Amino acid sequence: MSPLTLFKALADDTRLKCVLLIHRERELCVCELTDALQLSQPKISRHLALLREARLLLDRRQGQWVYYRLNPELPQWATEIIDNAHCAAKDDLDEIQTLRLRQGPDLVRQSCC
Amino acid sequence: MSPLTLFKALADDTRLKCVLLIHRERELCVCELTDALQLSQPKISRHLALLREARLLLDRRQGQWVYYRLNPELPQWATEIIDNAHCAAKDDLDEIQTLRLRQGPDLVRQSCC
DNA sequence: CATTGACATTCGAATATCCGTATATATGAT
DNA sequence: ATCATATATACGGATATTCGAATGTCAATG
Repeated sequence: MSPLTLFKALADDTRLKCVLLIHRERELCVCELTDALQLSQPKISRHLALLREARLLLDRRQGQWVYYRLNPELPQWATEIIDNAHCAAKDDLDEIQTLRLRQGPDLVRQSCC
Repeated sequence: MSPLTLFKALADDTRLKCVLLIHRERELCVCELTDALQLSQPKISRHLALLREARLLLDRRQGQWVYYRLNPELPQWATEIIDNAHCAAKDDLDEIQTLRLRQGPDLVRQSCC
């Protein structure tokens, strides 16, 4: 994982929002992301596949659902870059969350920004 | 300046190296970058124009040379992202610098990583 | 085992990005 | 003025990225 690889992975609106929402909620399945972002399922799925192949996300199947989470083995500099982006995009994420996810406070959301 | 804008600006090998070298040396002109990276002048110039239009870099003409530096008014999260990338890419940058720039230690290079 | 729902993948088209080449501009020196 | 050097831009072509639509896969249920 090089900085260039990370920046390319995050240089798309859909992928960036997926990563930041997953970071905030710790784990989300594909249908939660399609609901939250109001995008088609194949579009979300394609971008998640790209993030998985870049080793930014890990997936876990549970029944019919596939949950995605940040790869906990990311180098520290990568995690910090995601944290920084998360703080900078806080307002956008709050809005998405208020509209579509409707969940309570979360560890990540509390601890930074 | 949004995270997405920053990530798009840094999602290219040439642009990323330009930004990180400029960050490290505080200021570089176009011909120093073409020498250091061994790339054509129009290629470097085009990418620098893009970074300037994204307000990531500022330029300053001195005689026939145009010097580029990081925009000091970048938000803190953006500066921190660049710092993190700089640390992660330290070895690459050292190699470029040893081969082509041959300058002494610099404040930025000393202070982080 | 047929069906349903969640997710993944494929395909072709549209679009965006990147690059080499050629050319334009600006500065300084003669 | 002319020329040389440094830099910027314009133009086309090549390549990469993104997308919608259609289809395939997998797990649960009846």
